Amino acid sequence: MNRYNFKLIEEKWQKFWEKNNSFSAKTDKNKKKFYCLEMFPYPSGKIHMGHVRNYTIGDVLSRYKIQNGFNVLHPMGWDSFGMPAENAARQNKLDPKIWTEKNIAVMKGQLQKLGLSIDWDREISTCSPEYYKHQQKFFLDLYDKGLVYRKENYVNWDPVDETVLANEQVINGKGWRSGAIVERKKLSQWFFNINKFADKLLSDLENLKEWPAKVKTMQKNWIGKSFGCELDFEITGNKEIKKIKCFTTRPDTLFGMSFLAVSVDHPIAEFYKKNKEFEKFKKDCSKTGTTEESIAQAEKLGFKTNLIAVNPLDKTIKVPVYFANFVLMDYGFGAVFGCPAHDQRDLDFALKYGLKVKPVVKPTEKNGDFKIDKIAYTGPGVIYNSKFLDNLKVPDESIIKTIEILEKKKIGKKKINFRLKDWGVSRQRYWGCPIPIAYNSKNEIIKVPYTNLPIKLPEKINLDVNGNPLDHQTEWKKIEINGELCTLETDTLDTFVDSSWYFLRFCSPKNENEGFDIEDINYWMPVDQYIGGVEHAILHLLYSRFFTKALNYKDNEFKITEPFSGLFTQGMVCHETYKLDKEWLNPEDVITKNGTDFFLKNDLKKKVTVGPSESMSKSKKNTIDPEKMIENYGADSVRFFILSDSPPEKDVQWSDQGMQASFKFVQKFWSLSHELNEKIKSDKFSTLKEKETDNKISIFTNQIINKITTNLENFHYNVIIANFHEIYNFFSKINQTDTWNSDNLRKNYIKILYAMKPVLPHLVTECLFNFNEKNTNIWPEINKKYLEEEFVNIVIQINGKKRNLIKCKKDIEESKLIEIVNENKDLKKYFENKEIIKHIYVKNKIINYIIK
RNA sequence: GGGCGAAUGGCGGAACUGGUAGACGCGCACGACUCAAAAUCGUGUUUCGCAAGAAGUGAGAGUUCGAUUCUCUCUUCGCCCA
Repeated sequence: MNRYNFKLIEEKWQKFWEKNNSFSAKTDKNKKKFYCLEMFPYPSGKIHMGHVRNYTIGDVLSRYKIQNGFNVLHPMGWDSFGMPAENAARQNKLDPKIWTEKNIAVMKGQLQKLGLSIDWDREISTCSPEYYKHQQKFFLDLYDKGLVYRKENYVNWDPVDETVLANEQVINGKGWRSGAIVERKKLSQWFFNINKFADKLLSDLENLKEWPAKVKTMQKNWIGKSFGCELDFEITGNKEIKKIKCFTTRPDTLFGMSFLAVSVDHPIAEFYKKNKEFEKFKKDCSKTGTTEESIAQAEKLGFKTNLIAVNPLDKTIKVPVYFANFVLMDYGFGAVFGCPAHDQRDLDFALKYGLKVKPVVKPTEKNGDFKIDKIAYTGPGVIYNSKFLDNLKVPDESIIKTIEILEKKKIGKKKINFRLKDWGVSRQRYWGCPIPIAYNSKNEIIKVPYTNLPIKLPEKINLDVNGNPLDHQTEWKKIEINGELCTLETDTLDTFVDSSWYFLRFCSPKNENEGFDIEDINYWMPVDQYIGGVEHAILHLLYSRFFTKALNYKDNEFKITEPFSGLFTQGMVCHETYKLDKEWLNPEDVITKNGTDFFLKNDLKKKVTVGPSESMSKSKKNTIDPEKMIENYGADSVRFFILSDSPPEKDVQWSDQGMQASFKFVQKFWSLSHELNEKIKSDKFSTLKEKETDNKISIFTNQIINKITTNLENFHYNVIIANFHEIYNFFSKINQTDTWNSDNLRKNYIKILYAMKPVLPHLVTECLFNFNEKNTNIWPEINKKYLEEEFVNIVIQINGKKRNLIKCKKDIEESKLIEIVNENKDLKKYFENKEIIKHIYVKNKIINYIIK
């Protein structure tokens, strides 16, 4: 048996591809382009199996497109700014830059060992000044377009670390690192006006035909367009407060109103700032985080004012005004009216403070009494108890009609509200892109001139300080602009900004003057296929869509409005978890004999508890190191396995047995190819005519290539692996006989090898090389003649049950088929003493007899 | 609580627009080779049944000559939002 030395051969072809610049992409308007992009990694230290899966999926697609004659752009880069570098640096007294660069070097080497078809000449890293100088320019451009602004906003504040926390860094109301109770604090922050495009971001989703519906729904919900109205409530109790403006999506429930709730940050709070009880209440409110979830879960609390609000539809209805912890200044106008009967939150509040609960919507089927107990009624029905609104159908006509009435009476106005908030991009961190803004002595905003860009991060600074390390860089902060001494902004940009345009940079990665060359963009963009984890379904993808639209805004040259025309979201890589005495164990330290009982490798007496399969994570120690797997089994085997067990969009379970099976496949496929090759070579004078066997080979070949092609087009990569097994099984049978024609076998087998190349590039390229095939970038043509079968199996059903299978010529006439059925001995017994009522014949598929 | 999706052998999963359910792999069983084991190869493997046969795609209904596929109700699980 000729053994396949994957180490030698994989290295050989990887070097070959590198030397020949096999994957370098050039703008060429005469060629059809294909831009294949996988989400670039954060350089955390080593690649993980999730990367392997992501990049293998993309690589298979890229190689398939290359073989189909496309001019393929398949680049790779590093999302290299961010917290982990800063934390690691602080812990180990390192420079984040050095830490990051070291990780990039390691991970690049690992990716290269996977044999990816990447154009490494286009490699970019977001933490390099060559990259972020363009980002600073974009920031200023967006500022000029009016899409960037500065305002005071509430943030999650960690009082111990003196730093701002992102929502996901707040765990159970406490800072993830310090454990201190997080407070809400007002800070001046930079914002991107993403709301300006809210409607466009929503409506353009419809044009994204090749996006998963799931992701589009998630974005739609996130943008949260709601249709409602704003209305003014007259206020009595304080001469200086005449009106409070509210936003509501349920104006039809106005007659059920029993209180008015305003945010503690509402302008009317001014009148209460000397009230100690109110100040205490406000402080309590600030202890709730800023996330919608934490607000929803918190107990509904209110502070009663002396104010009275008048219902604009019925001036006899007068209700108290409360400050409430569940009303946010960000939403609507920071004021809502409470209708307890039809809103759970309002009901909880009303029950707590003994407020009236008056139902105004009843389910259609209910007559007479309808009571609200502890659960608000939010379903459909009709309006009642509401004078002139009575009998309107909820929700179809009630909301629209009420708004019409309110508009006529000049009490309210129709209004569209979005849940989407403007994107706060300020981060009080060191390891990020500096914001190119300075402040003069009057604290006015001064743009840093282009000639001063990039504003580079200071290097080798002390990170072990409270708050933002950049604040402590007194020298660095000084900048002279137009002869005036200014102070630099010390906030850096959210790393989501870095990844909101990197796909543009890949089109012109070496352009020093501009972020990209418009010619390149017009050729390469949009990304034809973007591939990555579903965890980025909302933020990253929405921000990238926003950024693209922002560049397009007020710009005649930049014509792209959507960055990714195709999106594929792959599932996670999971593994069983192992525990011994509450300690997580590495899969490597665990051993099993029967697959059900697991023991500690070093001490076989100790039984290990097996937990459910979960996404691989360091904390649960259920990770498998890709590098070791490549070392042991080779890149092709690892690629083969990572695609084999589950559809790419679903989670996949890592299994050692599966990995070994993939390795075996590669080995045995190699020997089979080798043997066939030897036989073909020795039989070069064969003059045998094409016989049935040869015809069988041609039929199989064309059919399987047809299947592989469709499966590739539809991302059914796991089925392709099954197709590969079929190929092996078929040809290993062929290999057992010698009755075929060598030329025909060779012709077909080579076609199949080409079709297998995207998945197993090293193995197949070597096989093709041995078959003396030098042009390895073609996709086999399918001979349609062989797709159409001469014979078909027709299912014979009786009363819908399968009773027999008859093989006959394709397109057989109905009468002839009936004749065959009538003569069939096995079927006779079913027809004896029965009357045939009718039969249904579906050509080449089925005939169903209905008998009595 | 709301939205979306899923449910197929012991396991992962196939099945084109309603037309042979279980492709392919793992595991398991038996056999060959071997002193033996591993590796390898061969055969079998939805369930019940000796068999003929019957049942069978989460549960229940419906449409249909025919439903894993379409409709409704329910259960469980997953994801997102709250």
